[in-house]
This record gives sequence, C-alpha cells and structure tokens, in this order.
Amino acid sequence: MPRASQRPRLADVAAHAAVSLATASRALAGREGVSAEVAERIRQIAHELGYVANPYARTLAGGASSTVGLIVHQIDDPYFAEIAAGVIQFAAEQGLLVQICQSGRDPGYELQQLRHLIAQRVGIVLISGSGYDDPRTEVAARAELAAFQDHGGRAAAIGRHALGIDAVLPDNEAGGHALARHLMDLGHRRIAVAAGSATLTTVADRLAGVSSAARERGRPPDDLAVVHGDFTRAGGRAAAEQILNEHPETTAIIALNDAMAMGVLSTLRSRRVPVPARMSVVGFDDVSVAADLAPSLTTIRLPMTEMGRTALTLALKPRSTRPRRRPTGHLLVVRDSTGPAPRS
Amino acid sequence: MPRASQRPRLADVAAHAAVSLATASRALAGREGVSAEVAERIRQIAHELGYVANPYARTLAGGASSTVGLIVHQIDDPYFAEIAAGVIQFAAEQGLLVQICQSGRDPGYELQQLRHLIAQRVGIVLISGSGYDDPRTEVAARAELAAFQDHGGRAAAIGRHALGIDAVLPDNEAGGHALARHLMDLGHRRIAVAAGSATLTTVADRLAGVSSAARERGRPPDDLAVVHGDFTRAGGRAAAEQILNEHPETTAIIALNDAMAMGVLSTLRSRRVPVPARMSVVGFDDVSVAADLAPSLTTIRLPMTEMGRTALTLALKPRSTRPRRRPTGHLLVVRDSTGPAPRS
DNA sequence: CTAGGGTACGTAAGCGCTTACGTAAGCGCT
DNA sequence: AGCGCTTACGTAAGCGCTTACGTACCCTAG
Repeated sequence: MPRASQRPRLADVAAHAAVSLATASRALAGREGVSAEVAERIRQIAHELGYVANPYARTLAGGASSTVGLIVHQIDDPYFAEIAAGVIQFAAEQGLLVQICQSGRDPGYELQQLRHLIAQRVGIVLISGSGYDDPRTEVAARAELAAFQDHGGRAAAIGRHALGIDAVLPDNEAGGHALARHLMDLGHRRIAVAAGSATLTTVADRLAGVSSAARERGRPPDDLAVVHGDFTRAGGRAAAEQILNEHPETTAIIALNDAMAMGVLSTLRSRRVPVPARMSVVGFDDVSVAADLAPSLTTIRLPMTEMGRTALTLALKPRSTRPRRRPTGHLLVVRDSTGPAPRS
Repeated sequence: MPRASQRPRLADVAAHAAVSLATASRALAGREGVSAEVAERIRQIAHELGYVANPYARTLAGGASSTVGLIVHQIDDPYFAEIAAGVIQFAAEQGLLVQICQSGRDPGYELQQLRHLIAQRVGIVLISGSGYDDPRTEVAARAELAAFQDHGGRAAAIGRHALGIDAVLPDNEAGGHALARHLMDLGHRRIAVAAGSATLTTVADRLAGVSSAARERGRPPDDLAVVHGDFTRAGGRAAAEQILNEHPETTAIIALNDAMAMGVLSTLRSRRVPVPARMSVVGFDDVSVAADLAPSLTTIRLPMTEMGRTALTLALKPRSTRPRRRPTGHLLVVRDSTGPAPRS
C-alpha cells in the first residue's frame, strides 16, 4: 500500500536537515540535547516543508494527546454554547482541538459519554453542567475520572463540584441570595421560584441562596412557592403556568436560569400579565440574549466564556495533590424585568 | 517505560481467544476471512474485557479516522449551535467524535482552521456558514478540500456551495422571496432590509430573493433600502438605527437572519416603535428562541439540526463523481412580529 | 597525559493497530 | 490419486512518531 498521505513526515524533515529522527523530534519538541543552531535549522526546514506532526503517531508513541474532550448538556443551550466558545477559542490558541459530547441532561448517558471520551484517549476532559443528585452515576464518574487522571489524563469541571477534580465554580448560593434580596428590596413578599430539576445540585445551591435571603428577612419558608420543571424554555413556560394557577398572589418569579426565565416571560406575555408592572421576573446566568429580550432580563451574570477558558487553564497546569477550586465572580444585573411590587 | 494505559489491547483479546492479532482485528472490524463462530467468540471476549480500540493506533495503521471536524463561525450563535447539535448527536450514534473549530467569520482564519483540521488528520470535514465573496480564500479552501478528498478524506458543506464538495443547501433565494411577498401581501410598500456583511454569499442569495419578489410586484428597486451590518444582534441594532434615521418611511424590516432580527426588535423597543403596529419585522432561520421573543418572530424556518445530520450522512456515503447538492426545505412561519402596513 | 564527566547526537525499540502475503487444510474435479 | 481452488487463519511488515540507551567528542581536573 502506498503512503496514504503525501504530507511530509518527520523523516523528511530529518533527511533535509541531515540529522537523525531523534534529533529532529527533540528539536521540534523543544527538548534539550540539541545545539541551538541545529535546532533552529531543523525548525526552519520543518516550516519550509509545511511539516505538521501526525497527532496519531505522536500520541501512540507516548506523546501527550492534544485533544480535549468537552461534555455539555446541550450545545444549543446558550449557557453551554458560551462555555464551549471559551474553551474552543482558548484551545485553538494552544494548538489543541476540542471534541464535544452532549449528555442530554441524562446522568447515565453522560457517564457513557465520559467513558467514550476516555476510551478515545483524549488527553484532557472538561465536564460542564450541573452535577446530579444521583450517587450511583456520580460515584462512577468520580472513579472514572480518578483512574483517568492516574494514567496521566487531566480533567476539570465547570460549574460542578464533587467530582474530585479541579473545578471552576460560580457561587450559586450567593447568586440566588442576591436575586431574592433584590426582589425583596423592591417590596415583593410573594415570590415564586421556577426551579430546574430537583436532582441537579445547581438547582439546590441556587435555591438555598434564595431561601437564606428569605430567612434573613424573617419570612416563613412557605412564603416561597417552589415549582420544579427543567432548565429549558419549555420548562419555564410550564412552571409559570403552574405558578399563575396555584399561587395567584405571586408578584415576582425567580427563574433559576435564563432559559427558564425566557419561558416564564413567554407565558406571562401570552397570559397578558405585564412585566414588571404586575410581575417581576429574574433569571440566572446572563446568557447573551438576556439583554435583548422584551423586557430585558434582570439576572445574575456568570462569565461563561471565561469559565471555559479558566477550566482549560486549570487542566493544563500540572496536577496538584488535591483538587483546586477556582471561584467565579457573579454580578446582579438589573434590567427592565424587575420593578416595585404592585400595591394590591 | 511501562505501558501508559492499563486498558486491554487487541493483543489481550487475541490471547484470550487463542487467535492471532490479525484474526482478532478482522473479527472486530467485521471483515471476512473469519469463521462465524470464531468471530463471535472474539467479539464476546472483547466485550467482556471492555476492549475499545485505540483510535490513534487504528488510524496510524491505515484505518479510517473516526473523528469529524466541524467548522462554524461562532458556536455561541444559535444558528450554528443548532447545526452542531445535529452533527454531534448523529456522530455519537455512529460512534464518531466531533471536533469543533470557530472561524470567527474571518475567511483567512477559517482557511487556517481548515488546514489545521486536515493536518490533524480528521477523516471528515464539515464546513458550515456562509461562503465568502473572497476569491482568494475560497479558491484556496477549494484546493485544500480537493486535496483532502483525493487522499481519502470526506467533506461536506452546510449552507454554502462553490466549495466543490457535497452540500446541504437551503433555498436562500426562495426564502427571501417568501418573506418579501408576505410583507407585500400585508400591504407594506416601504420595506428595508437589514442585511449581513455584503461579502457573504448567503446575504447575496437572500437579498436576491427579496429583490425578485419586489420586481414581480413591479416595484422600482430603490423602494428597497438595504443596510449592511453583520449577522449578529449588535449588527441588527445598528442596522435598525440606520434604517429609522435614513428611511423614516419604512414600515417593514426584513432582517436576513434571526440574530439581526433580534437586534432590530431591540432597537425598535428602545425607540418605542410598536411592532407590528408601526413596524413589521421578519427574520430568517427560525432559531429556537424566535418563537419566544416578544413579539414572537415571523421568520423562515430552516431545519438546522437536521441539516447537520444530513451533512454528516452525505459525508459518510461513498464519494460520488461530482458533488451532490441536497436541498433543504424551508417554511414561512408567521408569528406576531408582522401585521398589516399602517395607513399613514 | 589520562580518567572522568558532560554534551550532542545516532540507533533502534517500541506504541497498538491494519493488512499484504504466506500457508495449511478441506473441497470438488478429472 | 493428484491438481487447483477456496477458506481460515498466522506471520510479519509497517503506519510516523517518542525516547531509552549507546557512542562519539570535547572539556576539565588531577
């Protein structure tokens, strides 16, 4: 069989430079044991030839794999898309390629995707999205990642903890707290929460912040009507319906992410509930469309793109003995979807 | 150096089955030359051992690369995110992994990303996004793809032609035509177009459809105020400002994609122009948020997710002598952002 | 002047697969 | 019985790299 590719190989570079394969390899890898002039000459020739190392051969021979695997819930969810954009952009700067998997918000399938990525020998695994309140899969994922790291793999999480790996973590609790406070400052007393699936740790954390803010103001916990749906626009629409039907006294809705907030706004519009005159609405994440909605959405800004970059940065660093946690700033962004509580 | 990974290798499978490497390889690849019972036994053992072929070794040895490279403009643009979702989902079903690159709407950088993907030896290249009206880079990209295919690579385009490869193509002209017709049917006479960058072929095609519809109704071409921006929400906002300032008589705005339409709506809202009472607005693509906007957006629906799947399907098929073109359906979706022209 | 050590390179052994080619056994045919 | 053909498998040569180890050579110290 003829050579499949006509691309120059390392052997071609070595031949042109009249050195051995080993020397050429060392020079291009920037390893020592090659004199400066020779190394420079080899690099020059490689460049002229348009030589690019074959990543398959490189990895097979024991070099580090240059691909990073990224697991998201759904790539067409803006929250994840913005994270992915950050990862991809930074990876491109580092000469790395990003492989994306969708878990579809299913812990079992996510675990399967994780195993698949590892079986495909990616060098770095980045896992985003909320953790699941499902000991079985979380423990299995933890074990999988631990074994992966023991064999030299690197991993980091984005917005989820408890995986035993480095993590970039927004302060979900503080964010929830800030939202509730903002609404109470506006005089709202009857607040409902459109929460995502109860099995997500992110939901629990954000909810905890909301509750603690309520407690600080000395409200009984049942002031807070919590409706669980899922973290999608459809979930937000359904949650809003339920809130309007079962808790008609509500004057403000806290959606625990922006997608749900959009669904909430959609339902309020079709039900002709003026926002914020009769109902205030807040979201969480500040996906980029949030500012362009009608009304524009009051929400907690998370730097998703930067979180993606940071996660990859963490994973690229030498592994530390214990998992690092890199906190992420958050910011209450007040826009047009919130206003004073109506006097009824 | 010890073996880097503790994963079972083909040799382990072969040993357990008491056959040679070659036989094991053939059995797992489903190639002939192995008796049915032996093949079944080998597959059984491989499964028990949890054997997964090392893709680096497999590809290096001449097997087909199992990764597909996908080039998008921006992954956090919903149009591309939905395409990517389709590609990733279908790829997962096929046991393939998807590597994503962002070109950032820059033809030069896109070419660079394409070369990078090919240098990384992906087996399949999928390239989405509009083509550029830039002969230099388009010709180079064409050549790169031709060479890639000649060496056994497979490629397909999504929403762009003229690359000499298989393509999934929406009928941009017909879509533009339908939008313009819809508005004229509503009595609009002064229509402005918020167009993306003039160097994009997609823009030219959609615009051509709009113009032809206008001509059919016997309108002078300068009825149509065309403002070029870029295919983003910010671009839409700017375009709307310009239209309001320079063409105050306008009663309807055709944004050539949904992102721009969102920007247009945003500007109209802040300028307190009621939609659709004083101004109708239409978009193009029907990204999933379009239905949840206020007002919900009249637009042309393109099946982005399906387009992603179809493109990969095309690329997986044996190459045909001449590039195939797979048309995509489109549909005018009338929602609340369009209404009868105001009588002024 | 020689032993010892460092530097700069070459040699060659893999990494885990695929596949061309070789071989032995079984079959039908004359 | 002997021939050739097919079938089922084994042998071994790579694919294009990395890297452990070997080997010249030069420099310094005793």
